[in-house]
Amino acid sequence: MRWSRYFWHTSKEEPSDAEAPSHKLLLKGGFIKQVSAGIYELTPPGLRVLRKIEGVVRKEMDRSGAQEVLLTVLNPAELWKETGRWELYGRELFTLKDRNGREYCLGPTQEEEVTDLVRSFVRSYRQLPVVLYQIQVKFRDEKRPRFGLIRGREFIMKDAYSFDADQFSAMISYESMKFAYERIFKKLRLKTLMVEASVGTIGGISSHEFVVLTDYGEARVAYCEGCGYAGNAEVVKLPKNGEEEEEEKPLMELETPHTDTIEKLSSFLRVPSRKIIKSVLYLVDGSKPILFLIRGDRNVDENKVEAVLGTENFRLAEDKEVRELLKTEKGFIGPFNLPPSVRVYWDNSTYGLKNVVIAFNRPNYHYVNANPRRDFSYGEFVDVCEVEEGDPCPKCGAPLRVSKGLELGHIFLLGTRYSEPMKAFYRDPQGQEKPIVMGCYGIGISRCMSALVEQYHDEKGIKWPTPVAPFELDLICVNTSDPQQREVADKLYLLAEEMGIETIYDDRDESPGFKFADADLCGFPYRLVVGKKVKEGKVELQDRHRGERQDLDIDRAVDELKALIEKDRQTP
RNA sequence: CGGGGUGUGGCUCAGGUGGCAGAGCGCCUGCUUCGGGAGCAGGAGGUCAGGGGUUCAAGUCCCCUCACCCCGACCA
Repeated sequence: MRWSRYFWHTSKEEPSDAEAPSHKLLLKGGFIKQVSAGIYELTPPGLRVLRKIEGVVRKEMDRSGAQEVLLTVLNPAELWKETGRWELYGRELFTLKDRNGREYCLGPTQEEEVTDLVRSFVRSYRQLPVVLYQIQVKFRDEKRPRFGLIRGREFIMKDAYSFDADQFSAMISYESMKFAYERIFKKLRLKTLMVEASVGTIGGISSHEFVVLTDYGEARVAYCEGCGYAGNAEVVKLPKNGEEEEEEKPLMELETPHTDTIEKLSSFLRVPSRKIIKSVLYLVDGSKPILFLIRGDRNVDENKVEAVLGTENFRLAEDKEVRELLKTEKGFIGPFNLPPSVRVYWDNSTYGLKNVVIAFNRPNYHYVNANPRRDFSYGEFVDVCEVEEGDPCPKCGAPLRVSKGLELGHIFLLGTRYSEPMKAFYRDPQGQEKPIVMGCYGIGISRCMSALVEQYHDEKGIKWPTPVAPFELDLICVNTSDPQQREVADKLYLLAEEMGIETIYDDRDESPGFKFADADLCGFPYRLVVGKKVKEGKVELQDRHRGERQDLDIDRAVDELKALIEKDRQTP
């Protein structure tokens, strides 16, 4: 491809609307163009990268036995009503009506559609298992789109769905998909972590996420450097500690004005926050009060709360509601003399504490040196504590590391969540009608593009790994008005193309610095510079990843380059 | 959803207290230049996000709307 005729336009200015490196560099490098919040167009080079990522994914999916389909973007509401998700999915669902008033959504994920497809053909266990996948545009009206392609409202996803006759068979499908994912990310050269993930309210059996560790992700990931355990923070179980060995001091009732936060209370009483029991009031379905007691230095993880309550329809009580329900003020809530309607849960972190500070629903007062059994009794224990760095690994007990992660892939053993309500049944060998056991498996293709830039860039620009680079080689003619350079560059270009090297030939009539800067920005793994040294029969090869340069004989340059690229395509 | 910020040429931005619409980059023309975002000269390019108001006069002051970016997801 000759750059002088290629629709690729980079910018010298830093894009003002971008924050994340990947967002900045993809915009500046002319790979994407924003249309609206969370909606981006891909330019020719941007699409080339995306297609390469798709190619890797497609190849591994096919190899795993999955079969590609193309479902529709526009989906009738009826299917979504069968599973109840028309309501459950909420405002994130893009919906519209046709001219006759029939309702549709733009697919955010397509369990309903694919289940409908399968149920219309599958009758017998003999037709199972089957795994279908597609690479398709998806729509989610995100509350807050951000960071370019990382969280978009329109994005490209690979979604796969497995259909098996029974649980055991479904687990085999699940495991084989897990291996396929590991191969995919390895081939994309993305350093991902496979973490245990939440099965959520859907009631699945198993779930794993593939995340890259980066500040520009929305997930919190805990991992153990000792034994290799890794989990999404919301699924990492935190156990009870042993009882503190401490002499029980006499209980006191102290006036504690203006201490409506743990921090204020801690400094007022000169007591560490871990010796305070915090009470957090939630309302389920907008009315049912649930009180969580947790150690003062820890926070409630609402994802864990969701698991405990079995619903996501809950929220913190407002100040006014605290007053009405508990006749006290925020900051002075405690487990004493509560109305019977209040359900109380003790987080594991509160177990075994001695001589704690705890409120008793009287504004501006706290108990000091309260002790379990003597002054209060525990109730039901749960784990709703947000995991923090240093918490014990659930497998080996070593201190955990916690990091922000970006979820690139998610695999999910669904069970019969969709097949049952949608009546996707088959006949087993005994002639019994049974629901198909399903799994679903996503990869954010466009998100991978951002993740690659996050992992491969420097101050100057992107450093695409060879398997996903828009072009493997950038052939630069330094001075296009020098006939000799021009002639050599033209020749090398044709030769490189001939040899099957994906080449962009920078034949633009621009200054050398301009072309070098673009080369760095756009991230080609290899660069061949045709400049002054042609007089000595040499051209210069530059490696973007290693930063190395070497002079090659003009006649042998493409051959040597070909060998390098060939090797680079293969590994690992 | 809540909070904050921004909106002026294609891009990045400047335009105290109201008084002729600006710069750099990019673009076009010409000449020069050619190994790290070149130089000189000339030129084109604007509904100052949109609407309403105050005023002799609004990019600037007031109100409303919209768009985009960022932060937080309410921790008692």
